[in-house]
Amino acid sequence: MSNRPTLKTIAQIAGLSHVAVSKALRDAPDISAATKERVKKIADELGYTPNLAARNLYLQRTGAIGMMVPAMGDNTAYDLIFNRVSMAAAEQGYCVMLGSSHRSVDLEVRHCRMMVGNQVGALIIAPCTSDVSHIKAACGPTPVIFIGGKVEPDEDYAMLCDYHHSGELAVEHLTGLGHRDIALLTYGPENRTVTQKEEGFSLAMERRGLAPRIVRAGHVGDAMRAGMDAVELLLRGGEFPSALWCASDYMAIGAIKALKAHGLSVPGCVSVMGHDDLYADPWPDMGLTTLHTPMGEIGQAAVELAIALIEGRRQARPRQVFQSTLVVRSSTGPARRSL
Amino acid sequence: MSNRPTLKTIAQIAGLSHVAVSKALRDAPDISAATKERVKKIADELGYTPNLAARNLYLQRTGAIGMMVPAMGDNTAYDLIFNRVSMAAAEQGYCVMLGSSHRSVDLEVRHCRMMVGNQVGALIIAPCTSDVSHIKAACGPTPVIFIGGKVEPDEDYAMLCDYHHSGELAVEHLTGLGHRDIALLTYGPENRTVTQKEEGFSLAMERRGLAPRIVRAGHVGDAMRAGMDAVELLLRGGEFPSALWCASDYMAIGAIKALKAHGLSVPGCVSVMGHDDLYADPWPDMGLTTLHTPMGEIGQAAVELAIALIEGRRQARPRQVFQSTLVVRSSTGPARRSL
DNA sequence: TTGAAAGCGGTACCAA
DNA sequence: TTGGTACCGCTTTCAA
Repeated sequence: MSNRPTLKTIAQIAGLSHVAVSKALRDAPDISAATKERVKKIADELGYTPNLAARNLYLQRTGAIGMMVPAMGDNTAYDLIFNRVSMAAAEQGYCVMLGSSHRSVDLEVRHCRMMVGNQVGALIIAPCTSDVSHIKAACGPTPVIFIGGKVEPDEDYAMLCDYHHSGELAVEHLTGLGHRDIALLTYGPENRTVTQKEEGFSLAMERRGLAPRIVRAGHVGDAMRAGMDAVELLLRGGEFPSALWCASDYMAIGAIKALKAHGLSVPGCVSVMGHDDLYADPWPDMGLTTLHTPMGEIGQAAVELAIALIEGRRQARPRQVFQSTLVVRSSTGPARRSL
Repeated sequence: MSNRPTLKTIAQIAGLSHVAVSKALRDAPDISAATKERVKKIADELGYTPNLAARNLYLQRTGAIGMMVPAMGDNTAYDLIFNRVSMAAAEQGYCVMLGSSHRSVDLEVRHCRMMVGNQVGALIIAPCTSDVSHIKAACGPTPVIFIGGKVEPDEDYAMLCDYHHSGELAVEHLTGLGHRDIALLTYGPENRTVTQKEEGFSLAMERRGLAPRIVRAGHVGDAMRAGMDAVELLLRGGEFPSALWCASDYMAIGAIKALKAHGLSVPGCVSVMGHDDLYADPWPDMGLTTLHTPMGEIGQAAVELAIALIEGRRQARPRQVFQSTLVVRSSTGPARRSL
């Protein structure tokens, strides 16, 4: 914040008022071409950049959108969402203030306050808890667009995934391969992503006259171990399903690992599906059949809503639900007649 | 940016001037305790938050640091760096404006301009090219702290890694296991991360009276394929080394994949090391011995320098070099007498 | 103890 | 075609 040139600096050099300079730089119709050129030349030489904070203060506008996530990377998809958010915001001339809450409610509140104080016009938040009252309290009138798996569908503004539909897709794919004994593997704690998957799965199975099996094991914080534990539970419990659908890719990796440790090949003996499609990139050989969640679209839609709210356009859709799509790779295959 | 309460709003309700309210809220010594309490109560009820943009405008300060990366996630470590940047900045009351340049010079410039216009006090940038003149031009007097592998070590402000040292560590570890025929696998394009690794490796080998072998194949953009290609090249070229050090973990994964495809076990037949330590988390089973790069420390140091520059403390270290540390897992083992 | 005035860097409105 | 004045929300200085 050093001695950056301002309108006044230019005005002194040009022998004009700062008002005339402001107009000249913005090509106002009531300034002579000669003056404009002279002013612009001086501005260029000085490397003048307008102070957007001052401009926005007067115009009662903002040039920034806030975003908060529990963490970047770390087996989340927020990095993918952010990339698109940054792109979409930049296209419309908005900066993005990003904060990582480190899964702490306290930090979440502090970041909200800071961003709101710094005049972000809207906040895109993936909360770290289902209870978001502290966020709303901290943000006051600044609109909050919720994203992520912990969000309840009755928020004013939210971009969500339809995990019921995921259940239908998973069952459709696996039964299409001839599987009839299919288990869904999930973990705690209970939240919308888990219960919707369970409900969607159960419904899809029952619609086909099949008995849904659901195994809940472990914790989302160590989804890979949860996958391993779930397989162990199934192995102890009688007949093993011919196909597994796991609540996340990371859990599916754990499940595959446990299966292989027991000499069960994938997909030869057991087919395995995941959810999210986060691991194709870092580990292309995994060949995990999964349900791709459209992270980019979610980010794009969130930004569009944010800017619509900021600029007062009311036709924006305040809530949108996104559906996953099937990505068939090599971890699922035809069901054998018998195991 | 709607009808948020301001000092004036409170002043009207309290029947005071906005100046008195300002003072009361900041616990100025010249306001009576009774008035302070009354004012604070009203502010609380209204959910008043100070407009930091206005405050900073007057105080000629800033509350934001900028950061720009080529992309979040996508096999980079910028997500890890960002998490620490966010934490360290928040601790000191600063927000972080983050932009993803999508590896485009044009977007890089646009983001710089936007952030500078929005009054970030300093920028932490991982540039997408070695030539950073466009960045400096766009940022003007705003200080830029460079991070990442493309940065030349003569920048005013930079947080870098010492890849020479990485070479020494890799050779030390592998020769300690009895390996004498060691190859370094790298890729294009040439930049500091690659050449320093090559130099450090060569020097460390020669110091031990060993002949360094370096294979360059493929491109950093598909490091996994580069690793596979490099192994193929080596297989065609006579005696296979007993150990490989790869320029990145991702390349090491490719190398291991190719080795296994040829029936060469790791570390039984060939030991393999990587660099960066990015994949322990998403894929713990990989068991890759690697060199851990202290991403968190880099982020922390960058923020500390940024804030020191913003607040005018000059004792901050403008350039720091960080060293990787060895992480032994299961992809390296004792050299056999003969292959 | 309180408040009026000035200023941060911009823009809008109106008079010259 | 210009420039003066007022204002955005806040803080500092100084006078009442």
